[in-house]
Amino acid sequence: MAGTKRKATIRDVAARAGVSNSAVTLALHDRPGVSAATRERILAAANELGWRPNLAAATLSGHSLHTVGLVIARPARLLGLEPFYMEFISGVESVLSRNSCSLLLRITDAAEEIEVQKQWWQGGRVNGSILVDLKVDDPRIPALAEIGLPAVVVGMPSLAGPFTAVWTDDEAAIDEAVRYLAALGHRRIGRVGGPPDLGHSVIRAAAFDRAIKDLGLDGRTEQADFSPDSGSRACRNLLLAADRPTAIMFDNDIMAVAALGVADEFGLSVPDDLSLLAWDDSQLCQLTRPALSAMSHDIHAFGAEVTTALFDVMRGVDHPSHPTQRPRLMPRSSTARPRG
Amino acid sequence: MAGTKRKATIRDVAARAGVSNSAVTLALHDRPGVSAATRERILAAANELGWRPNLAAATLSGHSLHTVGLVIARPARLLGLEPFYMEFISGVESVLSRNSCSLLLRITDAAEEIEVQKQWWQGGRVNGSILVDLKVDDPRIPALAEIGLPAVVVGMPSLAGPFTAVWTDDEAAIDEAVRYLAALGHRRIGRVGGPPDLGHSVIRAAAFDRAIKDLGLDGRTEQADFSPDSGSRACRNLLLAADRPTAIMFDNDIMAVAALGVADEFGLSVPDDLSLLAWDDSQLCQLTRPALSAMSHDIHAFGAEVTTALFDVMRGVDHPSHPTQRPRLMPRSSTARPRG
DNA sequence: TGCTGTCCATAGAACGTTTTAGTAAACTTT
DNA sequence: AAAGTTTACTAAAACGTTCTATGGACAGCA
Repeated sequence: MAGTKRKATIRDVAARAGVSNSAVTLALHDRPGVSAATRERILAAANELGWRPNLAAATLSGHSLHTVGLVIARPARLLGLEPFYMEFISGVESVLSRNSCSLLLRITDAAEEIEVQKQWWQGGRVNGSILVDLKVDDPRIPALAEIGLPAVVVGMPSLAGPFTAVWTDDEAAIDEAVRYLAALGHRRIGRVGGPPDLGHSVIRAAAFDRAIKDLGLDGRTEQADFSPDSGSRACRNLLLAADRPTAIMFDNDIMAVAALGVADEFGLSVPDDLSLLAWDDSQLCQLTRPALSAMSHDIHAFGAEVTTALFDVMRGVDHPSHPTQRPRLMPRSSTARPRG
Repeated sequence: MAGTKRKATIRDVAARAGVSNSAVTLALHDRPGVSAATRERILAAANELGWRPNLAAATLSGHSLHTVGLVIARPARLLGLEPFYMEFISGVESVLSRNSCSLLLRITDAAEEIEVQKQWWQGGRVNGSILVDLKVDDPRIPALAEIGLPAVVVGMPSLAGPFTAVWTDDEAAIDEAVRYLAALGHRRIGRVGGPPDLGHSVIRAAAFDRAIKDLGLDGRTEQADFSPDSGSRACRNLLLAADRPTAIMFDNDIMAVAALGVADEFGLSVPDDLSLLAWDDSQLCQLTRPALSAMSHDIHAFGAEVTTALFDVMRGVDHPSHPTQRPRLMPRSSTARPRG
């Protein structure tokens, strides 16, 4: 089964077309130096032999763009549940496909990412990488900047060091969310945040505190890790407080879904007794009853935008850091004026 | 930023250690032919220079196993929502990591998969591939068998042609599910199936019909495409029938979640008026209220098993087709005796 | 002393491309 | 018609590994 037939090489094609292999290269890449007739003949020969250029050889010799790397460091169990990555990846792929580029993926511990990226880049396997889940003072930044890896960072420029950054304006979005809940009449607002070592958790937390202060509200943040269990726990903690919040916002959608169950436990009706506001609006939010209001952003488009930026970086074209479309409030049935 | 510093090569390492590059290769791969002292010296030199072997060069010359390919052809929108793939991929990765292998991923139309796989294999980019979402008379099978691609098929051997297949025993699982619902007292059982061109949809449909017939029940299947919308529609169709079913089983979990909403629409209480049984038991099933009973299987482990098989195939070791652990009933709160 | 075998190490070919430098012929220009 | 320019094409040198010979050194044995 495996590799029984020898694969055709450029020399086979050249022989069949009666030219040198240089001519084949020229014809293949549509470069001047071969007559139209010869080109025709070469392409026909390549087709008949089913020849595809060996990318390892091409990489070794030339400078082709063919692969982009992505390392995801989250617990396996969570990955399946969280729609974010798959949507992000599908956005990345939409741009890669257009450029006949492939995605090299690795799911592993955060500790290993630097080594993996080094092997990939220094081993010539990728032309660039997308860095996600930036931490505060992320060790990847200096390590990967030093080896000259072309990369784009998903996250605020303040986290990205010398790399180009593409980010969602979480600050503005958090601000909008808090103002919305305040406008509905909520005075005590809870927040269930993501892991505190993640850069955007820190940024969102700060933005939340600022908005709460600006509006003279009562705010409280509980930390969680994006998993439904941790989200439920955090939500319970908030609801157990003497003066429980009348609205809670979450750092992803899974935790908000889990919170619907917690509200049920506590005998609280959503949205009358408790408003819930999710983040990362996937279709999941529309499947629940009540449907979850969310801060919505187009993750697919985000992935595509990041990848477009990466192509510029890989080509050596200057591409300044820039924010993507900011998350927008998508009110559904889980937020309302507080009762009474 | 990009590629400013020349990367170290094996020759640099050899020079620094005062040996030939052959010696470096030997030392790197822990092969006999260099003394312990020299090996030490070589590895130290490699470390100091931060050298990583160039994989393109290694591929071109040697026979290293380094990359496995996976093409997913499903609409982007659905991919995010469906936990299956991400869990499957994380299982695949768990085995790949152990073998320092990476995953080359492409999300694209079904029509393009053959071309992508050909480019990957004949271009020397992958050592083998995992084929998923097998169709009846899938054109990929003959096309990829012909070029000698080492591959493992996720699906019944009847769909896999000459390839090694690893599959979940859907027939037995469907049978168990139907018997379970029958034992609870259900006589009219509905089923919402996946896309009819998918191989396992056909197999499950046949198994369902057989089980229904064996038990002398009344069964009806509606076709859907795994999306929540299509699942809801199919579910409504079933419920609109004169003699509506008292239990409905689904081909994935998303559609079952969506069905909870439909039951609500119809004013039916789950599980008293209507029992729902999901498939592909992700954590999602535990987040809903009521929690969804499901035919559960460990997708992560499944991905790992498929990948283990692929490694055998890539190494030329005979690996017979075999079923993986079959889905098991996980009763929760969405199934019960029918009322009355 | 010669012979055989083991161990350490190296030179050099091979892998399949792309690129560089170059040549021969055909076509301009003066 | 000589000199220059363009066009069509090729030979050979990279690229950075791994693999196959091969060779020397040293030990054990007759």
